[in-house]
Amino acid sequence: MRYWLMKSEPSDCSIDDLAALPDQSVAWYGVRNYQARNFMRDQMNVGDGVLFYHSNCKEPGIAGIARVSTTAYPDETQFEFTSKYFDPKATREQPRWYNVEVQLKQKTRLISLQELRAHPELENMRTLQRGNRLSITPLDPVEWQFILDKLVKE
DNA sequence: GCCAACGTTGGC
DNA sequence: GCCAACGTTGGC
Repeated sequence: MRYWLMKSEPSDCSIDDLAALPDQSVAWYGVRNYQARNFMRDQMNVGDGVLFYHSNCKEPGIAGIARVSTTAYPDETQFEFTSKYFDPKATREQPRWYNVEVQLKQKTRLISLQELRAHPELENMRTLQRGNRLSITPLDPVEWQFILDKLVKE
């Protein structure tokens, strides 16, 4: 059992978009960064905890709690000519990109980036580090617990 | 394998 | 829209 923070641009898929989907779950397609891909492909398991984070928007921050609901399988968009995620170097035999699916557990109040930064307990969170751009980062279980116990419930 | 050029991310 | 920080690409 691991814990993750996963960024989504609300203009692309917001927490409310996720909530409106069948089973409230979504394929996390479009990841084109090897480190993030490896996290999904090699380390994620069904049931892992996910913080659903709104990025590149007016109010960046945690918007909900989710779970990993499938293990990784080839990202379909890499094969689609018309997709902006199309990858000419990927083949069905040798896919390059993978995605898991993520299912909403609970929408939360918006826990802003600014608020996250205010807690010394979270100072080592990868997402809070300077220059960090990874869309998927592992979360320390202690950080996960702190956020759930201390911040989600406020 | 180096590294300059270019592209992307994402807070502000 | 700016721009710092990173990641990727490709010539050499």
